[in-house]
Amino acid sequence: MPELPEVETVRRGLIPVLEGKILKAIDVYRDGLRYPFPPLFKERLKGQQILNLTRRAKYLLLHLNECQTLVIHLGMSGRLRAEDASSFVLQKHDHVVFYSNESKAIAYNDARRFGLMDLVQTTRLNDHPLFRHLGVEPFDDDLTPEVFHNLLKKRQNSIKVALLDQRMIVGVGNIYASEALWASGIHPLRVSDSLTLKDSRNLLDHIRKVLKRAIEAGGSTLKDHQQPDGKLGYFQHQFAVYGRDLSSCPREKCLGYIKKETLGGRSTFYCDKCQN
DNA sequence: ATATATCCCTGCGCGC
DNA sequence: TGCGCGCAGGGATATA
Repeated sequence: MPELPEVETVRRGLIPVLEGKILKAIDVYRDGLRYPFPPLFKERLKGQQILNLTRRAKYLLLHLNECQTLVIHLGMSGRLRAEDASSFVLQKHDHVVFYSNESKAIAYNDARRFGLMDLVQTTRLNDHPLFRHLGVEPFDDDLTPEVFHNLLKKRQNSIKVALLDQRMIVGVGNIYASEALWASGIHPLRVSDSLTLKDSRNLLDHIRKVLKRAIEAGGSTLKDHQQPDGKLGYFQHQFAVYGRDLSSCPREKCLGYIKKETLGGRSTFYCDKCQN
């Protein structure tokens, strides 16, 4: 499910439900997800106040008092669902349920269990093995076209694969990589270090635009993504290329059609007429 | 160090 | 209706 826009949508949906609230109880239904939950997971969470919710890359961060941060990743199929505790019903693949002091139940549901949760010292977050190698946030002001260009100059792989590499720029996943490349008119097989400064500026611009539009649409719901209140995302209706192979290229006056190819093990969609 | 392959897991849609 | 196959918003790990 979740690339940056989906995680951001979930974060925003959870703010009114969780910010400032106390975790009154936590139910845990298995030992872990991708990794085991940390020792004394429930005990350490219980009674903690959630000060605020932030996001880093595709990780959702719940900052608690006592300088602890609950790290949540949704993997491919993770969802967070907020309901009134009084009417809450446990569903298949609900692995963890948080109960707030304002009678809300927030269920973490993840069929494939590629997600993860960890509890770490906030000050040591950047040293965490999962965070240590993360690249720059796409909306970071420090990420200028020049900086982006320099990052790309160091890479000999295809630009599509480079965009998915979270060590360079974070948050872009398989959908938005294809979409941003199409919007930029850049072929996914272009070698990263062949992009000019102008290409880099263009691509960065479109990455930001696509991510913004997707956030505004509540993310993309293919199967799993839902906002915490159960609403679906709608950006999938605005896809130019993702999942649209064999249909005609939506670019004005382009007579090409969308192709699908596997790059770095992931499906990639593009128009070879208008992407060069 | 860097590029590809494999694995984790469940569910769904497709062809037969 | 059922079965097997391939594929799915991610990413760590092993292999060359």
